[in-house]
Amino acid sequence: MFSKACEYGIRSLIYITMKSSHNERVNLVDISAAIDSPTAFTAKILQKLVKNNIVESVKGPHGGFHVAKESMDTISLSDVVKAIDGDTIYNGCGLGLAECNELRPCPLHEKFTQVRGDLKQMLKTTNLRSLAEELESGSSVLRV
Amino acid sequence: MFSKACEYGIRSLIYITMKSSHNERVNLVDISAAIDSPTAFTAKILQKLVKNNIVESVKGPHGGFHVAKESMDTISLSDVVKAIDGDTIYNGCGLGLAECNELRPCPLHEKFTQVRGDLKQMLKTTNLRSLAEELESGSSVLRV
DNA sequence: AAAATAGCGGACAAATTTATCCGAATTAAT
DNA sequence: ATTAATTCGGATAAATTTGTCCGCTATTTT
Repeated sequence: MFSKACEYGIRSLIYITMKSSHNERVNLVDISAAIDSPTAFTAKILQKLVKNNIVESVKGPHGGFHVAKESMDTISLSDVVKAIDGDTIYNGCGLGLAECNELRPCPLHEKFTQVRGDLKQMLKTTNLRSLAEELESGSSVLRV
Repeated sequence: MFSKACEYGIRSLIYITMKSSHNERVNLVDISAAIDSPTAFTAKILQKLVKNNIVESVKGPHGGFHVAKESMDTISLSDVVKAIDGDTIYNGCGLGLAECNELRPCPLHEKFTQVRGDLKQMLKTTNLRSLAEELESGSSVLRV
């Protein structure tokens, strides 16, 4: 469904958000350990999220990443996915046609559009805070 | 969402099914032209579908591919996707965890499971015939 | 000022997916 | 029988995604 990069990105963000809700910054090594991801690759993804103003970074000793308090509510999974995977998941045709719309649809268009609408809706209405709270409460995990 | 291989596979099948409903066999070159896909790559995918008893092939002059009449109703998109992409799309965790279930879920588990359930349901209840009829009637296309 | 700690950015490497090529096997028509 | 048309299967190549390495820059601590 999502790319590896996107999976790592979302998991990183949930972890960072949880820490940020306690006003703690976390560094790259802690993050990749917490979510069990390749460190250097995770760094690349975080850089992208920083550029997209989804997470903030601080260099130097005791530096690291954190999510602004307000961002926890305003940033949705939709924003994160778009920043990392682009919006192919939003606009693309289910059967891979370069152009596919109501006027000239692929045979799956209607059904696919509907299911994807549900996905969009879910991503749009799920914010970082709710995910971080799930994690905080111990009712879910970010690694095995 | 689906791999390229899966997209080509589904498009091929819809085209073959439409032709088969008129008792016509179609060969590889016709198929890849009709759906605008790389010929040799499409051949590989069709071979996989043959091995999975989704489509039948006949060698030699006037050979080609066709779908059995009954298969048009009994074979669903779900079967096709499973044959080509495997069942990662069915069992995998949305955030990429190796294990993710009710007992030990990722923070997105519940919402993701629900959306994917809708996708599964859609794939399972969409058969080849209905897609081929869409195409036949001219209300949809398989290439731009 | 120097040293240590952190993120940044570019080059590179490995793995996977996508795509091509070509000979072999099979079948139908001549 | 020979030839032509077709799928099959293995090897290979190109493209993309995933992942690593290393020096640079910024910042804090000493």
